[in-house]
Amino acid sequence: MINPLRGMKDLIFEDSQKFEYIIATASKIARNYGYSYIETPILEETALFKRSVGESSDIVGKEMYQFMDKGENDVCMRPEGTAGVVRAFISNKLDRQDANYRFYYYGSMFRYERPQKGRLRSFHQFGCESFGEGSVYEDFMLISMIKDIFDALQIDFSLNINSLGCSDCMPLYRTKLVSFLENIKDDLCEDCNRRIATNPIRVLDCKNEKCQILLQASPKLINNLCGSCDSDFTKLQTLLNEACISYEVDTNLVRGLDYYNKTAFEFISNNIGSQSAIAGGGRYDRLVEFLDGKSTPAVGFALGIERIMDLVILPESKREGLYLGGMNEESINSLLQIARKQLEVQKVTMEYKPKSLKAHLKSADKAGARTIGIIGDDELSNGTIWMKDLETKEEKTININEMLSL
RNA sequence: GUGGGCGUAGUUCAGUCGGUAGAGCACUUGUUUGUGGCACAAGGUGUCGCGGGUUCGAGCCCCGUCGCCCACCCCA
Repeated sequence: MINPLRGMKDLIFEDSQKFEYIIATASKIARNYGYSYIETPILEETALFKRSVGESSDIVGKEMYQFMDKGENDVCMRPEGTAGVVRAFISNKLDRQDANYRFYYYGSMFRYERPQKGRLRSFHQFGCESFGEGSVYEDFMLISMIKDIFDALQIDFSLNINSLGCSDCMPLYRTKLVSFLENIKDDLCEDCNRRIATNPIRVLDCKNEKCQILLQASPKLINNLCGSCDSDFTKLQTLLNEACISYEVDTNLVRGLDYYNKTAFEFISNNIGSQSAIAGGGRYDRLVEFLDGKSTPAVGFALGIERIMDLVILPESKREGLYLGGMNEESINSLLQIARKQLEVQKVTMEYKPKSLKAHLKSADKAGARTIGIIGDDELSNGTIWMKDLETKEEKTININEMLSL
């Protein structure tokens, strides 16, 4: 027997229903916010992710499904969605237009990780990317959208925000931080020491308790922001307060991908185990330029669908559609005609095997049908069909020709 | 990559001191003439994950292996 690969799952029955429900809900809200659907290839040049996600990240460093294709191209299954959308934005030369573009997407992402609860090798994200709008109002609207999505899905969350600064203030802060870290490096863990050289900002969210105690005295990014970053961050908090969206400032919140600047945020749930981030995102004003496009400000986020599936409760499904069955072989032809006609307006479940009325009622009930239509011996000779509403229990007998000519 | 836990029916699991397997749920079909959900009855040959070992005898003990889960890490 061939099983799915490690960390890969089939979405079926209740899971696939949840998936569709989440995508439908999120898509509708995204469209209301002015986003249009974009679909980009799952396979991209490896260089795309190395340059966008960043070589220092674990994602690029050790988690990519990377291989040479038959044309000797170095390719990679996308580990996240933003890079592909940004690439598409540039490939379609939208960076040359002085306009705003907003896209939403969803689909499979691939990371070669050790699977656990809320972490799969093949998983799904829903995301939005907004290009050309540098105002912090857009950051706020994005957060507002995510809140709307979780509210619509009736999911509890807490929100953490931070500012990562920009190309003016971040390098200065980084220098300050590195010199602080150099002084205490002997007491920091191995990982932290490695990161001082590769990505010092990441030292801040080290999970090691000893490190965290030492880091309490570290210079804080939000105290070292330049004028514009500082006022934007203050503005964002004001907007959130006014909208009654509760949040916490987490000065150690560092997005794992290298391309973020300024606003960074993370939506957390406490009810799904240790992989608690259900949405995350922020501003990435320099990424378009990194990927050879014309400098364009951008903000975006992604939701982890599987993690949300662990939280969402499906709305109760109601009886719907029509069940058709015959009590004799001769009635099947008429039933097929009725089925094809009715399929234009509703779901139809057709049973080909003649069965007793009782057996048909049972099957219709199990199929979740709202109405049942049966042709027995009497109906066959009269050219009629017996119909019953399984909820109201109303019954009637209808002429088949009339039904077909409607 | 590092830990820990667990692999028995479609599924959730039970299986005592080692004596070659059981329950609930689900599924199918019935319960006599054309009225569903309930109830009752019937329907199981499952490589007990796989391979070795100990033993007269292994689902149970030992070793190996594979897989799954959870946690670290990382991230959505």
